[in-house]
Amino acid sequence: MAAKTRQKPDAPDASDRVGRIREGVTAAILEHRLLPGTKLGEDEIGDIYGASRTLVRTALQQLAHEGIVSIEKNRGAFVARPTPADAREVFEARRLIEPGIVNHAIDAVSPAWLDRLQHHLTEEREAELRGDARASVRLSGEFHRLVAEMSGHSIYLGFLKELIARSSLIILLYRRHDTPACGTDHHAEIVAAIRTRDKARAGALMLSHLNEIEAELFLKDPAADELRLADVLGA
Amino acid sequence: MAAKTRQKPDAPDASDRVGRIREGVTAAILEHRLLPGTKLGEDEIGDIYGASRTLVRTALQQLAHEGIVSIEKNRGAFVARPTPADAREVFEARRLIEPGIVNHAIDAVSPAWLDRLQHHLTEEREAELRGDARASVRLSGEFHRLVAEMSGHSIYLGFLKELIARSSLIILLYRRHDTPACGTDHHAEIVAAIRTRDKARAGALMLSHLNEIEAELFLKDPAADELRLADVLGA
DNA sequence: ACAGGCGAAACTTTATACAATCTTCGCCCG
DNA sequence: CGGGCGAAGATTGTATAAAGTTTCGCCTGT
Repeated sequence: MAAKTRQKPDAPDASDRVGRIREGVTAAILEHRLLPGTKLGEDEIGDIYGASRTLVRTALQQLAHEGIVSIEKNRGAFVARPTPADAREVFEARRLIEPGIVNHAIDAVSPAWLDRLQHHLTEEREAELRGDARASVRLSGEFHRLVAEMSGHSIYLGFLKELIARSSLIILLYRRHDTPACGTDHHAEIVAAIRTRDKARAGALMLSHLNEIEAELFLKDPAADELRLADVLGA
Repeated sequence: MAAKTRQKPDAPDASDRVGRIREGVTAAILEHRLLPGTKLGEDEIGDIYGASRTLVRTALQQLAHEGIVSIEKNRGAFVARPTPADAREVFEARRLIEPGIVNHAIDAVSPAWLDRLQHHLTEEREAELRGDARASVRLSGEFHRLVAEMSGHSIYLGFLKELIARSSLIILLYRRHDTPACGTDHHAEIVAAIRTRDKARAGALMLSHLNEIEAELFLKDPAADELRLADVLGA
């Protein structure tokens, strides 16, 4: 397969090799293919993408700014390992921001957007039926990103992309059960509220949705982090 | 003069040359010494800070991610020129986030923090009395950052630092009057509400404060941007 | 005189080479 | 046999050089 795309009129990362690396690593992290704490060597990634260390370094720095990669001086880049305190901050921020985003998304509602949302719900449901937990987690995050895109606010979208990416790591580290099956129905309810332009209901549903996700987590104290590390190494 | 040796609350002066460049350029932009649209040549900045282009480029990329510098491919880095649409987004985000931040700051209130706030109000008042508009704008932004620091939420702090920096550019581009004198009293009132731990009042005051700042702006349509460019070139 | 194109200079972008630092593994000593 | 010291290897941080692109001036042709 020819990996290099010569010219793509509608692709934002047409000749942006840094963007391709960033998106690739981000996707790997969001799909839980790269686990927290994993070393991200510059040569290693450079070989994979056929790029020089300069470009890899740029991409890793951007990811560090987004909070999903942590760079330690003279040690290298690693997939971030959010602490329970980080997790609480992330969900608190989401509880504050996302209801507001839904409100503005409702202002921009259109048949085309409702179609996109409905299509997304279908995808989520299919992944759920397949029992594909990896796709399910990814799609669950994409739903929230979709709502943010719908609002048309680039700042909200940027903030939320960062929060979603960190949430993905948090859920991987701290979820109690392996079944994140509760989310789909919530998403459908939120879409229904968006369709009827019921701002109050949509905001309330988003809030309770986030609360339930956080309630599924077990945010132990930071001192017990090694415990989870052993868990990951065993798997 | 000796602006670079000044110690900043969150500035790691431990041989972090990239951070020094970033903080220096950020300060220059926040103090309105660098105007929107100004070209930020890599050699130029590198000479100023005695650093190689590699480090300058890293700093500029971070600033671009924060939204106060825009990088155009094969053209270079420029001080960002927020559009009126950007301005509306920034203030909308601030109206959503900052009342929430104040609430959490009140949870963390302590005599030491109240001292810091009071000291800041004094500084603001002194700058105002001096008629030092440049310091006044800078201190006005720092007040909001101080509240975010007080909340202890690193995510909120990061978001707000970005929003404040962009607000500084927006105010420079779109303010109607040259007298931003209204802000100080609002800040004092907010501090008073924080002192009495009155969350509802503090949040409401913050909201109306932001509304008044935005009301001072004249957000014309993007087509008239050239007008302002001529303005800048004249000055 | 003016429009259009050619060319050089300056800048950004990318790659590579060098220096500094950390990690690791082996060896020696207690 | 265990622990600490030290050198080799590997990896990151930084600088410099090569390559590609844009821009601006200048020149020529009409």
